[in-house]
This record gives sequence, C-alpha cells and structure tokens, in this order.
Amino acid sequence: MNYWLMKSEPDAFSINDLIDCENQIEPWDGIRNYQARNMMRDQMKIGDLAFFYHSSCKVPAVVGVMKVHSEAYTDPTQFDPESKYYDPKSPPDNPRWQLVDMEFVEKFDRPVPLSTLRTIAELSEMKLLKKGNRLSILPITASEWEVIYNLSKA
DNA sequence: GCCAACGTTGGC
DNA sequence: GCCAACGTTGGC
Repeated sequence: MNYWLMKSEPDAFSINDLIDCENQIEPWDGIRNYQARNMMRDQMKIGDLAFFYHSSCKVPAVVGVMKVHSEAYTDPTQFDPESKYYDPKSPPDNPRWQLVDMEFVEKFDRPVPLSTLRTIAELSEMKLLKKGNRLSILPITASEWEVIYNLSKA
C-alpha cells in the first residue's frame, strides 16, 4: 500500500469536479512528465490512497483524499488533436503516456494549506516542500500521510 | 505578473 | 553526448 499526492489546478479540475463525476471516478489524464508517468505505471496499485492537492491557486492546499481505481493504461487524450494534452509525437503503436482512474474518497472540512505544511517539523523533508519541485505526482510516506490527515481533523 | 527551477528539444 | 534555448510549473 502506497501513499501519493496528486496536484490539480482547481480552475481546471477541482475536488468538487471529481465529486460530480459519474461514480465519482475519473481518468487522471494529461500527465506529460516521464517521472510522473513512471510512478503511475510502475508503482501505483489499485487501492493506494492519494491526497488531492489544489495547485496554482489562491490557497494551495491538500483538500481531500482519493484512491487509485485502476491499473495504468493508455491516456487517450494524447491522440486527440482537439485535446490540450494532444501529443503529436506519441507513436500510436507505442503510446508515450498513461493514466490511472482515481476515485473520490473524502473532502476535508478543513483543507490543509501549503503554508501550514511548511510549519510542521515532521514534514520538512517532504518533496512537496522542496524548492523547485514541479512533479504533479509525488510519493508520500505513511508517517507524512498520518500527520497531514490529522491536520485536516484538527 | 514575476521569476526561479527544472524538463525537453534540437543543433552541433 | 553536450549544452543553450525554450517552455512549463507553481509559489508568491
């Protein structure tokens, strides 16, 4: 069982959008970074838990919990010229990009802002808090998960 | 809107 | 294989 943090810009896709999806499940499409793809493809397991993180917004924060609902499979948007995630260089017989389906679990009554995470000593080694981190999918340790989850209930 | 950090691209 | 140029991310 692994723990993850997955970023999304709420203007593009927020946790409320996930709640409104059919069965509250949605393909996590548009990942166009090899490291993030490799984590989805090689390390994510069905049932893994992930924090939903709102990025590039007024109050960047961990806003809830999802779980991995599928194995990794081909992201269809890479072949769709109408999609903003279209990748004309991806070979159809050897697709570059994959995705997993994510399922809604919980929306926090108290989102945990990035500014709060920065004040917690136990979280000082988190990749999310490291300067220059731009990965949209990050692994979280079990102890980090617990600390952040408890902050949402505090 | 600014800018630092970082990944990717492409010429050589 | 190097590296400069460029594009993107994302906090502030």
